[in-house]
Amino acid sequence: MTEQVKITLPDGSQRDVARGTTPAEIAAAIGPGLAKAALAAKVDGELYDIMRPLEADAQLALVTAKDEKDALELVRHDFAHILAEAVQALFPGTQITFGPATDDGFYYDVAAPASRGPFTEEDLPAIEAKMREIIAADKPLRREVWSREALIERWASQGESFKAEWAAELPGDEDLTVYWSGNDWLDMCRGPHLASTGKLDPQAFKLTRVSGAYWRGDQKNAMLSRIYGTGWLNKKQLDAHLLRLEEAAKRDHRRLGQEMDLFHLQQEAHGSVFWHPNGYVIYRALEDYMRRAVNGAGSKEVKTPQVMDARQWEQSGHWGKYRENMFVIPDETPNIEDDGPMVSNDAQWMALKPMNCPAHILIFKQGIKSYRDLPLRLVENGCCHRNEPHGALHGLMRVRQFTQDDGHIFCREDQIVDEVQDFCKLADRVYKDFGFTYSIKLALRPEKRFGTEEMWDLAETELRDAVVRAGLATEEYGWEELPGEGAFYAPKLEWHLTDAIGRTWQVGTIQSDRVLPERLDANYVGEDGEKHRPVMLHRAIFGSYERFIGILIEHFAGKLPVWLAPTQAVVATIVSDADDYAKEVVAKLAAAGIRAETDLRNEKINYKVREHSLAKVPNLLVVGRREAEEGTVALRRLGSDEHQKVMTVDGVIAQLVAEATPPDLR
RNA sequence: GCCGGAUUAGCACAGUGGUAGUGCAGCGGUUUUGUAAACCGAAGGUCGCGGGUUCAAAUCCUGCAUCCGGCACCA
Repeated sequence: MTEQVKITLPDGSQRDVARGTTPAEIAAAIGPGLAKAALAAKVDGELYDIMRPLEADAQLALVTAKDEKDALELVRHDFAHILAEAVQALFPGTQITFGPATDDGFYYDVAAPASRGPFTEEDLPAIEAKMREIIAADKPLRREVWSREALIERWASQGESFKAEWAAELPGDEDLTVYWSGNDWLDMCRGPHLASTGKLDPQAFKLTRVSGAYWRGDQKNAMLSRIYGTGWLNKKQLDAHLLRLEEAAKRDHRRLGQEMDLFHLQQEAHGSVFWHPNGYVIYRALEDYMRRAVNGAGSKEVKTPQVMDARQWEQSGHWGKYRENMFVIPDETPNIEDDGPMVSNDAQWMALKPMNCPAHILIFKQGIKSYRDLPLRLVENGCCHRNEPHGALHGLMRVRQFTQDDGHIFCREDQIVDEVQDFCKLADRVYKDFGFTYSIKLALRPEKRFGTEEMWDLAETELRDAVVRAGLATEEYGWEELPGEGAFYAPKLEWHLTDAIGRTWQVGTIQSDRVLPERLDANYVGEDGEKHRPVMLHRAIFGSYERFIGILIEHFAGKLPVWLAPTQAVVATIVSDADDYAKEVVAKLAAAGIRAETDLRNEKINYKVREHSLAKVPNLLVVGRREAEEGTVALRRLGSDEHQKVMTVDGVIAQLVAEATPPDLR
């Protein structure tokens, strides 16, 4: 053990310093500016408190606000601690549990004192004020290492039962780190933290909401109060973030769905969509698009029953595994007139389909299938009903009745990789046609699963190989494997779309399933004349029409590409003298296949422009006396910054027809 | 399903124990208008549903339903 340690800085220079020197001291030695700016250190690539002594030779980099990702993480984590301290200061008896940084801020889960009930948003202003007090006091955060026993004892003596439980159950047998912060407030934490609360900008955070959250994320556990905040390095960043939230709210498909008259939802059919004429145009355009795409890929479209006998669901395993999400109906007329039982004791039950797969196997099983019939690719715009937990319902994104662009490929073992690879190519083309970038993830075997380890090894390898061969297992495609996230019967490849404001949505999937063909006894005759079990690939690209349309609305902020826009052009008159001409233009547009309407109302052109702009009509063709005389239109594109352009009717039609052509037909 | 909040005219919202209001839309009229809201007028409501307290309830209490924000679950 030497008393000197060798510290290597990012520029390659080296310094010999006494063991126990802190990164803060080294920063000070380099210069006062750096000393002030340094928030934390990276020691051999690991984030370190700036006050934590260096005990060995190391690569050292000082983290400043310029290292935004690390700096934000530190700041948010500090805000979380201060939040918890503030809550305990204001509401004695509150227990603390866990409080991490998030993508845009932080939260802390606390258990409110039994005497007062859960926290509400009304409590937030007081908590924020207290947090600012703690920040202003500018007290240092100090790291200490405690023995597990001492820490458990401390938590127990303070009545912190959640912390005590957690300290006892943290894996490993090492000592635990704690931090003192604020007004001698202790939390168990891996760190790192800033040197002092004064490093935080008291105007750079805002508490945003309160909600319930289960202790350790488990429904069986206590419900805690989760207090959310957003936290940044400075007020400018915070304001920019709040503005982004407002912009995101303007894209909300529920709001745009109403403004654009696309669909509605109502109490009497909650979780099921009423598609209005405008919205159903989008829906049908997508159906047509998908039919062309999958037919081109060698699939055959089928349609299967909405309701099947419960015995069928028993055999497929859904009755046992999925019944609580299924709508079950008696196969008799329920007695609703008398007080007696609604259904007879020996009632037969049926259920609305929550998935299409069993029905597709039943089609496969009709007649004898030869190895020559494989791969057999069945697709269906399959309308499914799932009785989702009520708290999960959300606009078009989570509904109880939805239509999947579902499909099942029945194939031999040796065909799997080719089929998956072809599917990757198909999905790639579809997502690019809609302007999405995406990432692909492989969800690996979950804890609870059917089948042998060998089967899972095989299934995971097949899917991985197919993506590698399709050239998509790269960083560009966000390739990632997710341990434990697969379905109980199969690993899943998942396609996650990234939308215009950076959010991700899981839509497409392909899964290789050997369980369901077994349960429903599907087989084909092989070259050897023997019966064999086909593998079943479950696959979808949109996922569901409902959710995909929701994503499209938000991605485009309602300004759908012309080929999807419900109304592609409105011909608006300035004076009633142009009415006949407007009708003529619309007739020509309609004849060319454009969804066009007239607006002959007795309103000023300003009014019409505003109204059709808000309705997100992509093309407004303005006609007055001049245009009627000259046989032209003044084309105004959606978005007021683009100037209008006077064009001939034929010119406009040619342009609109080009834009209204679906991307796969261009 | 769990925690919290909400539900008033087609839409957005005000109204906290004493005669239900505003703006926009819709309807009738005037205006013929050149690129994001012309003017005037008359209408429009079992205040989510049920029960209770009160002389009196949109308002207070209570049960239920739906919605919103999260949690858990998920296409």
